[in-house]
Amino acid sequence: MPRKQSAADAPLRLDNQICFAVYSAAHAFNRVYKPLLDRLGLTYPQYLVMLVLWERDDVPVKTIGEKLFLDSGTLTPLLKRLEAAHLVKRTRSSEDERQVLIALTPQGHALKDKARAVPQSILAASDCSVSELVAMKDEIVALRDRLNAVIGE
Amino acid sequence: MPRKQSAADAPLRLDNQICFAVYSAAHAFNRVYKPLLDRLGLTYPQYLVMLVLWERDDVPVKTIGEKLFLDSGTLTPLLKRLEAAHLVKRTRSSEDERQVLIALTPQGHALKDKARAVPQSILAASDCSVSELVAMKDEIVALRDRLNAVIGE
DNA sequence: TCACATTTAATTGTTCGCAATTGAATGTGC
DNA sequence: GCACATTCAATTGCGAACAATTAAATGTGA
Repeated sequence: MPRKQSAADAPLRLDNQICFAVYSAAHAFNRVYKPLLDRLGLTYPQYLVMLVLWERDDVPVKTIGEKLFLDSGTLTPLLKRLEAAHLVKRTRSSEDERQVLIALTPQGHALKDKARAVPQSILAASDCSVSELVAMKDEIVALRDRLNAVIGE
Repeated sequence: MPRKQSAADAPLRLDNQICFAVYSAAHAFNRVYKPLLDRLGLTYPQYLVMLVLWERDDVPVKTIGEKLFLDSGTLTPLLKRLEAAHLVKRTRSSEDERQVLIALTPQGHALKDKARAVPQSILAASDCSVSELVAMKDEIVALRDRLNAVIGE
């Protein structure tokens, strides 16, 4: 005979939900990143876009979206703000007029050097060895990919 | 002499960032939850608030915020939407007029039964044993708590 | 008691995140 | 060559998320 808070409720308990763990960890990361990224004049999603562009430049919006799992509804205004900050340039492709290519400006390239300090600070804040973090990251990525596989039916 | 994409850039590479793993996993979870929660008429953050309330009712906004790491700027409008959906009632405390107490309505209580199907579906989607998920969850929570400790200086 | 700090929600403004729609460009089948 | 579907970015609308501010209630010290 179950009382309130019985074992049957365990799956609904907040502390038992991996999803909430991930959700709240993402916010915690965001709060740690905030003061670091303020110095670069970037928000966290903007920083992610810059990470993509620092790896490869002159790519359509679609490509950025595939890497970050974001769509044009998110990226279009974000990229316009990066353009207003003179970090990227948006130009419609001449080969395929449907595409908008995103290229770094000299300032956008230059920001990469300043950004190198960020991962170090995050590593320090996580108070964890690199190998532990890599192992966790690989597990989380594997989980994410299984979840994304379910979405595509 | 480093070329482009040298080893010095490794920390800035998107795929090496645990933070992006967490960020993208959170979004993947959200997308899996979406169709399940649509049946309950809830968004994911609203679902989290309901989880808190199903554990304990009649609590001030502050308490909910502490459990979910959210502030009143997020919760006040969210709770107003839950009230508009007749799932909670907001009443100012008579003992301390600064506080607004959040109580479940009968419909709010009743929704708990429908919600029991959700964690099962998520478990299936994650395609992972319970023990593996619990282990990951504990690691992620530990990381989150270390990050949050840094924020409080 | 009365000035003062603290606590608590609410509000405002900016930025994400996504669903749904629009509209232009491109590709395809017949 | 032409109707048709597909692709891609942009737009609109809604719901978070948070910083900063406001305002009311409460607690505290002299």
